[in-house]
Amino acid sequence: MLKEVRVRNAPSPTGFLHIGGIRTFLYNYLFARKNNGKYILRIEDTDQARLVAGSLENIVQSLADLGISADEGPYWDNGLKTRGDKGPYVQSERLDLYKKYAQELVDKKFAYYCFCSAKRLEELRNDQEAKKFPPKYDKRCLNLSPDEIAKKISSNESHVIRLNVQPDQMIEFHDLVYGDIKISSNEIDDQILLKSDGFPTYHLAVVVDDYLMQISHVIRANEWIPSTPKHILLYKAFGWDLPEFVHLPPILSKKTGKKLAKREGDVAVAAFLEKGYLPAAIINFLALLGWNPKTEQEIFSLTELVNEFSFDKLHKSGAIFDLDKLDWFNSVYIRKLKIDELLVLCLPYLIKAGIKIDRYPKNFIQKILTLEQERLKKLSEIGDRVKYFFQEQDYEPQLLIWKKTDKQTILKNLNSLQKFLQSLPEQKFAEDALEQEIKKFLEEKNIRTGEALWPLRVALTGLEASPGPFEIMDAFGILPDGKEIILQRINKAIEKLF
RNA sequence: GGUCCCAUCGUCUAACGGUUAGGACGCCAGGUUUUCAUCCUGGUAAUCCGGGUUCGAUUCCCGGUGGGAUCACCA
Repeated sequence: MLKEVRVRNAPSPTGFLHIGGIRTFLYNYLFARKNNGKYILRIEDTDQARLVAGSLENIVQSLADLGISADEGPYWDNGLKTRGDKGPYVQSERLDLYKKYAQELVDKKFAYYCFCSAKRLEELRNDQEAKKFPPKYDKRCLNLSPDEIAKKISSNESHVIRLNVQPDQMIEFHDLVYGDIKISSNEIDDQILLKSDGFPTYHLAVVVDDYLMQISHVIRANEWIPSTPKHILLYKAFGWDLPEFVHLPPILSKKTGKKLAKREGDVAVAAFLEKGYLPAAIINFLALLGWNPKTEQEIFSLTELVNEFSFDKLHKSGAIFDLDKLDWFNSVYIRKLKIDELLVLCLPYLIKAGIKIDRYPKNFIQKILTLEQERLKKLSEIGDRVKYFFQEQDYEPQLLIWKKTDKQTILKNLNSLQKFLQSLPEQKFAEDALEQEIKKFLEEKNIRTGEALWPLRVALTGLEASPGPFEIMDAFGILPDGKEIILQRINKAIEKLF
């Protein structure tokens, strides 16, 4: 019988959740869902010195924003909550467990007490590095007699517990992505398992917790491959069955070609969300970084990803994070939004841009968002894009001149347009009828469309690029003073040309 | 430096050992159009190198080169 699929992500609350890290969460989540398994979140806060206040909340909330929530462990629902019966899911609340298991290892001689000072360890390391040896602990404390150990402990001498690695063992394991990997135990240091402050190191904690939480697949970044043999040694020492190991290729920075790092600018998930990247776009983009369903489909919903996901379609090599492609995904997802969804999502950005949206009818706001929808790469651009609707923009008179048309023609055309629009009843403005009317008018007067419509559009927007003049006038037509605004702006343009 | 891992267009990636090496992003050109965007057409551009195995290697093997990861009382 197949074991139940139980996978976990185990972030450290040492900072915000970053964009590259998300993919590991995503793949764990997809795999769990695909196999009707459980997705667990565990907080690895064993490094007390590096804790950052608020980062636990940031991590769990960012995940929730992306639509990823844990079946067990911390999750976000109007605040930080926890569920599941294999807790605690925070390692600092599990200290007794680690101590117990570390002691078990000492009793079985798989681990030993070490009293060496930081100073001695540093000297040892410097010495080895000078000789070009890989730095490793020299097992000195392994030779301590039980009496000496008891004495040192009773006198409260600072100590750690180290893994006792036997030399010349070949440690082999099978990785679901990378295949068979073997590393000699000679490469492995007598890793510290329990620190002098009583906290476990990652290596002890991860093995104990994965065992107790019955994790079936350890899915993590491939930077952990060199540590996996240590973990295997621990599983063997405890007599526990091994989980499956799945290591994921890294996400690389376009700039450095190296692993995407936190210090490299705005890589926080929250920052991407703030810029107006849609969760679905981020997920879609990230999913395809290192994984491919082997079809030519590019756009996937989360459900589709769940259905398609499997480890055998995973890549082994790192993938560069390309913002251009994310932008493209984002624009695709923005274009798919229904107008009311777009409105809700854009609201904060409009407000931020100082636009008093409550002073305008809802259908006006909807209209202008529709006009800009296909032009948006990020929601955060919306304020800048639509500001000309709310405030007249200044521009160079030269901008009104279309191609090689002379100034007088433009002026003449604007004048006749203005007179014509002036003569139209306001009702025409409100019912999207301007395009037909104006085109008819231009035809009658034998005015070339470019020589009239370009300056008209510039007059209305003050911009080199924008939606078309009819669409813009249709939007203004919704406002009670729409006709007035239009005529005013044309007037301003005429003045500029004088 | 030791160890481990990896290698197809600039980027993300397809290709039972047999394809004109395909798609997507980007870029370029054309079409639609009053500009931009959208949309449509087309184009640009890749199997790291050298040996094997084979009738035939992008694909399998070996070596080189290149890149990455890791070697803490950090995870």
